Amino acid sequence: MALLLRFNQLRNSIWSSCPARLLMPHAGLSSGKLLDPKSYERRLFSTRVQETASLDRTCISRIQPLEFQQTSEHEQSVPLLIFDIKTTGFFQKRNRITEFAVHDLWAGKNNTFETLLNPEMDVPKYVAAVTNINNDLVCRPDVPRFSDVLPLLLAFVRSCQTPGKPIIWVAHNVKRFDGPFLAQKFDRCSAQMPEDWLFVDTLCLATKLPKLSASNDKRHLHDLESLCKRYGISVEGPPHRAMQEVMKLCQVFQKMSFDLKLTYEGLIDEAIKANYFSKFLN
DNA sequence: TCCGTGCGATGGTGGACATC
DNA sequence: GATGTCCACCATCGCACGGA
Repeated sequence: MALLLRFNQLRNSIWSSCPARLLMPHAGLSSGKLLDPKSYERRLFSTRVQETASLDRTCISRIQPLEFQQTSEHEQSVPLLIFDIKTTGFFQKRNRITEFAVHDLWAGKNNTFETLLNPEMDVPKYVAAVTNINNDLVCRPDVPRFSDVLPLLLAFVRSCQTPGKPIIWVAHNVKRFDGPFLAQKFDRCSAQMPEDWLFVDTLCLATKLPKLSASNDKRHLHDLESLCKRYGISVEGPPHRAMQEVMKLCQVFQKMSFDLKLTYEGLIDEAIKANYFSKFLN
């Protein structure tokens, strides 16, 4: 019996590490190279303000990449897209996305995609109290729906992507919240998430951080606010809005990758493939 | 409000070692 | 060799957490 249990544990261990090995060649990453926080913003981008013809100028993101020149050092790098969504609630099937923000970590401060989204349903008051996104802001005909924005989002991601290399999306609690939500909305638009999209959950990374010796709190505080406190990060702007959370997460992710001595290999090890979220669709 | 996940506490199991 | 004790390891359970 004990032998059987140990076999099961060994098997689970092997399976859990298997995706990493499978993904490494796909990612085209060199193993063992540390993710140096100082190198995140070295890639050179030129950007322009993107005017949207059919969508309201106040809603859709202002900045789209036009063209970029990568330094030779990062010619082989894989884009790291930090993102966050705001929704009308917890339930993927019942609720809708009200705001989407994404920032390319390699690309410096300017390469962002940010938009409010018309959820086509009422925003509950208790959610509006948290997110500061209410019916007046998003339940308007001039605010685009997710299906309207999806082609722009895909174009933005393509512009960040190195041909033949995957995209790594990074978000807090992406495994349980953002990822399944996004998959659900793709499905609703009869679209499929590209298979070369990989997702890294900073909540999972946070659980691997060493505990602070000064902290007497026995609770497992891995929420974004606690991580910001831990690293002394403060970001200006309206609280609990998507882009503000993205900017916080950018800094937290860089600090965490340093603390965890995260390598590309380790990052890919943490990554979830897009088709993982398909189980949430049924 | 949901629900998967991680952690701490607890108890069971088996191996190593000491003693008779 | 038989028995008892200690320790490491593991499974299970319950609770807290995290997202809007």
